[in-house]
Amino acid sequence: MNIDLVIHNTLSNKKEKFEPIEDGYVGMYVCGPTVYSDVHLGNCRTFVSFDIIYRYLKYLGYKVRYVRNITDVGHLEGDVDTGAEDKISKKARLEKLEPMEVVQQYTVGFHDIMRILNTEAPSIEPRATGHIIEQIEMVQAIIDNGFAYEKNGSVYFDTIKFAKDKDVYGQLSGRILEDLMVETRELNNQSEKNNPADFAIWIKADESHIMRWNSPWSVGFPGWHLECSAMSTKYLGKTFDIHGGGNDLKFPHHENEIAQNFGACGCQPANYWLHTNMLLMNGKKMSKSIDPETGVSNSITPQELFTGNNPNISKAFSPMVIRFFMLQSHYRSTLDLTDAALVAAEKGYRRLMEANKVLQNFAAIENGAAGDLDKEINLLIDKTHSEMSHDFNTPMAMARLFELVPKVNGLKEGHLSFSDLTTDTLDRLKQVFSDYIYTIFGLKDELDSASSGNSSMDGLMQLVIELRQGARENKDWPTSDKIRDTLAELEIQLKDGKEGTSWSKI
RNA sequence: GGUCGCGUGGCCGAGUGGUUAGGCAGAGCUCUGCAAAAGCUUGUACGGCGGUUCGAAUCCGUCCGCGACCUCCA
Repeated sequence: MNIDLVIHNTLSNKKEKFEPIEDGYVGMYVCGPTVYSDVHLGNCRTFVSFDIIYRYLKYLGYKVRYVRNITDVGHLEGDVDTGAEDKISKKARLEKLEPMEVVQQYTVGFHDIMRILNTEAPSIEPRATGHIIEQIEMVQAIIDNGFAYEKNGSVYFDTIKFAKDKDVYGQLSGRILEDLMVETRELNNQSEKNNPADFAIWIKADESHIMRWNSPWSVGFPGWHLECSAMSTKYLGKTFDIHGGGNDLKFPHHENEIAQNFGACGCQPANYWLHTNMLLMNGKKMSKSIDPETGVSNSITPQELFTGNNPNISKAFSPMVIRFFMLQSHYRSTLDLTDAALVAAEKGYRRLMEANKVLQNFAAIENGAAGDLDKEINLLIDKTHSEMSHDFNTPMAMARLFELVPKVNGLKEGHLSFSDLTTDTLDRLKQVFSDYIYTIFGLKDELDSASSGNSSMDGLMQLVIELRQGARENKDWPTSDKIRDTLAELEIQLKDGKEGTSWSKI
């Protein structure tokens, strides 16, 4: 495709033309979840956003190696200096499980949700515990290069020396080292770090710590930031194209990751850094604490969303409606999840999918004249592509599809004429809908109203519809309306159209 | 307190200084036995105050309000 892809790079805070290191190939690393509890809906937004990016890069013809890790060790709760505990270990201790049982349970749960949301699996999904050797080697390399020091079996990254040597620390997050030193000085003065801005890359394990490995420095475990540096380097090389993650990982996680890569390899790990914004709920960051006024917590899990079992929503919403909802905002903007917004998304989703069905069922046409309608449709299609290529602007691309919907319906209803279209344009229109809806946006036809997928149910409904039709032909309105109203109580809606009656579950 | 970002019509949400974002809701119409569903058409906007410009939702200043990060977080 002859379109320049423009990407907003957090590193420069500018939109830049995307140019891969190797023509035709893209290496992309995205920070995955820490599997110590059920996946949070906010995580889902990030992974759906990168799924769209992955899909679009492939659509543009790139061969993409997409690496997304699973963090199963090293992610601490609290501060290292004041007795922090590994999140996985803590969960294992509380539930009397092996740490790897915790990891397995939540990894499976995570994959289930990702599959339900129709995200494609990454090319490689490496785990931190599977790359302890690589992480130890990286620690050693950083020590050898003089950017880390050992204290009592733990190894710390020497942030001050690094900042003096290479002028990159703070570039990504916009942080100034002097400020960081001042801010954190009071918090931990009994630390064994040389400087409060230093961070642990290898941590000596105390007796209570169950996840531990041998290393040249101590029996211990790697620091959280290290796994991404080690695994991205292993699978994508010292410098690769795209590194992504949630906004809240910018600092300290990504900043420290860059420092580690420089420390070990002497170079910037990724040319383009992409950060997704937060998902809010009712205007606020999701939180599990209970609001004293309403008695309701401002949070929701994917499962609750799919079942409607949460006080913040009025009904269940299907996975594709959630995906559609996410597509309607840009990945770098916050997105506010409200019941009304989801209801709106559901209707919009249905309208788009219905129009697509109508479009794909159009029969082949005689080649018509390339008039105004033809031009208008081609212009909208061109815009769809160019806007999507402008920093993956899904809401704009989506808006163009919605502008094409009345054209499709107009052709179907007959007030627009196929004779104003060339066969090429109709084919192109079919192609762009199918490409965007299925291939790029990753939506599925889950609300297909014509059928329940259950043959006895379908047969039964066919019978009921025929009986009602008979009553209607006899102008027996009480019988006809009784059938309609009773079905409505059973949450089945009848839709009387020109070509007969169809039904769907409400 | 420090750093960064945001304030767009009833709601959600795009916007790359200059011609309609889009979705939902509302209104009108078509279809219908009546409805529903579906389709078509359509009104309402850029937090306040200054400034730059021929022209500002978009750039600058300022004030007000909100949020994120700085501690685990996607």
